[in-house]
Amino acid sequence: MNISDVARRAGLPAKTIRYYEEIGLVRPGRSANGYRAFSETDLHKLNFLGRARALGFGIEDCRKLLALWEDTERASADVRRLATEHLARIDDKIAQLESMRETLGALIRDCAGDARPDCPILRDLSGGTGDRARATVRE
Amino acid sequence: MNISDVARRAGLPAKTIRYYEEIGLVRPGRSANGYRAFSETDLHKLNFLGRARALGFGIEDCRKLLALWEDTERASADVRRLATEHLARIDDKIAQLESMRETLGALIRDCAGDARPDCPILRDLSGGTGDRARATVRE
DNA sequence: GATAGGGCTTCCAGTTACTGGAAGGTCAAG
DNA sequence: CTTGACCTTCCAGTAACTGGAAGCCCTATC
Repeated sequence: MNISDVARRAGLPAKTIRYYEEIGLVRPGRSANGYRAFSETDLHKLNFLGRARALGFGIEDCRKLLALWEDTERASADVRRLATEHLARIDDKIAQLESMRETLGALIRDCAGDARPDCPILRDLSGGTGDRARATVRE
Repeated sequence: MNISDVARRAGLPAKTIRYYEEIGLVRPGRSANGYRAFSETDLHKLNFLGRARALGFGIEDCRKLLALWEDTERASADVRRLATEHLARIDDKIAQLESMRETLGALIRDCAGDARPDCPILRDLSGGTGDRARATVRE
């Protein structure tokens, strides 16, 4: 299979697949003309990567998951731990975003949104009145 | 004020403040010795930026908000629109993360997490059974 | 006056996970 | 033979910093 075939079948851009090769996540063979030659196993790996990435796993997590996936002796506890840690990160992000949403929603509700220059959003951001903003945290 | 003073009072790392100068968000003066000399207005701007960033506004949004903040003639509707768009982005991200959380949570619940090699998480990622993963979207 | 410490400066590189584009080789069809 | 689609590599850019090196400046102490 050439790269555009796997790209279509894995639902990933060709550029991304080349990148995955560059960082060692897949190692397709090469045809005589220099084109990458992908096996069914490569395709399967790319599908795996696509799914894991869609779940928000980072590249290094994907590398570990892929190694676990290829290791038939591994314990499911290893995978579970990776997944659980990742779930905790997701929960953190959700909590942060919800805090942002709450603050920003309150500011928007208080803002007339008309042609007058007085704006509670800017007033709050500039630190004049309350300290609603700043409740949130950086990632 | 030297940079470490504003850094402390604005709650931002000095590195970040230099970066904000580099991209034109603040323009502190310079002392004879070449040190940055920050005014109270600069400090106020940096506080503003810190709050807006904590709400998840991107740098370019911050630039616009800062311009609106300095423009006493602006309409509050302009600010409200920026904030509302940003709120929509936040809602999107939350929805995506919640979808991920749901899928990943279900996978973790099904996984024994013991020493046996059989693992439903990897089975799902490898595309064997259902198509639970892939429901989610990239940012 | 010399020195030590901390603070300040600039510049360069690295982070995440790609994405866009240029320059050029390859292949199948007409 | 030419056209067009496909493939290759390499370089640069994205967001928003962060870390580190090399070197100047200022103050205090001996």
